Amino acid sequence: MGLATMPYLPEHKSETRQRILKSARHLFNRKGFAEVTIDEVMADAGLTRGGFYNHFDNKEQLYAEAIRQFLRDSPEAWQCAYVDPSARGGQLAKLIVDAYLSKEHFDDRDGSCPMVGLPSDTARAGTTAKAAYREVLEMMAQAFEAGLPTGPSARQQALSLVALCVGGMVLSRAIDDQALADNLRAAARHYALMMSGWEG
Amino acid sequence: MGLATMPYLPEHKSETRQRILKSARHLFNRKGFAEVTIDEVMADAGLTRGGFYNHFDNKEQLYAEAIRQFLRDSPEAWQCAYVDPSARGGQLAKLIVDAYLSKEHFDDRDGSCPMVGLPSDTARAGTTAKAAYREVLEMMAQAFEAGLPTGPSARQQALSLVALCVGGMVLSRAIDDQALADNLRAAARHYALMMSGWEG
DNA sequence: TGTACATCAGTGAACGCGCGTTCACTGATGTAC
DNA sequence: TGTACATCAGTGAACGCGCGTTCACTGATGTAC
Repeated sequence: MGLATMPYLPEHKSETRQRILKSARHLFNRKGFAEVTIDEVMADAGLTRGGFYNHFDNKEQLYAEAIRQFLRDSPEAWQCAYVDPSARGGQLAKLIVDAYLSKEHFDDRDGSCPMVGLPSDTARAGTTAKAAYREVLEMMAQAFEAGLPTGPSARQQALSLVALCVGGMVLSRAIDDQALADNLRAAARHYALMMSGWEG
Repeated sequence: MGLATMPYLPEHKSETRQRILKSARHLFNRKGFAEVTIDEVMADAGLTRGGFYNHFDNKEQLYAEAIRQFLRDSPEAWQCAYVDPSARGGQLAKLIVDAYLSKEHFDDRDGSCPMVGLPSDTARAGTTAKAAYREVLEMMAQAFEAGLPTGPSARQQALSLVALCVGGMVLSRAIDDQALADNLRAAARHYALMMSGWEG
């Protein structure tokens, strides 16, 4: 008994798990919690329905972990921000604002930041999902804070910048008017940079 | 034939319809599109399942009309803003910021602004729902714009204020940390007022 | 004023379908010898 | 090196349940006389 035999290498299962999580993150982002089926997630990961419960307890848990996975498996600018926020200071923060409010991010329904794709879903979810959401928020706030002059208001300013960026993108996505959506993002970007003294 | 007999007064049906819409707006706001059942909405309105289709074609249509109903049946500050945005200028706009980011609005899961409760739901919904969402957004933007010094940037500034207010509230709702949620709203409020020159 | 009637808002049982979850099974894989 | 074996990741049929929608029916109501 014990570890007498071990038919699969230890990393095999965890690789499959990551694959499921990536599919889940993309599908949840695009379609929301309720509209995604486990069948769909597993098929997207190249597997079948039944195996899901070898990896996760239930759909709720999958959701929370999918949000958190964004921290590991995110676009490059984010990776940088997370790994070493103080390395490039204000310049990096400006890059994040630009990237966040860009057309590319707007169009990327699958891979976008989960704060944009899942805000109201998460507001109604359990504490695990909300904790994961908070971690993503904290990551972004800390990246901004590192790019601002040190001081008592730096944290507050960073939180406002997050609200402005996320709010601008979320609203852009929820309306049917392309021009207004573009204006919203441009306006949010302009005031975000101005507010931080990074641009006149 | 024709209007030979008319068993119910004309307003009877439309009053029932309004009652259904109010229940729908509250329930969608609290629970999201997919998590609300038609049975639930009808029961909340004091009716039974089957009668729903006397009033609406399907659930999608109910959703869009429920968002739009907010424009008719909204809290007082909003009513004012909509009815006569220029009447009180900057003071009214400041009141809206305060009300929007208040604890009361945060706690009111049923009656809150649909931009807060339904952003990601609407991003995935059809054009009718998105159009309704845009109307609410426009209403708020116009109220802000009327309170700002006239000029080419007034519109842009108003859009940023909407993004900041909605973003701050949406993020507050999606996290599990009460203190951080309060900080987010306070920060958004502070910078919204500052940005507009309404406060140092 | 009172009564028969036509209408249609509202009822509630039923239908179909899809989804989350379970479970007995399969078969690919690393280990022991 | 080769082979039997134990394990467990993955399979896919099945179960239960709930929800959107339909439909034949009911009964409250305003009108005509």
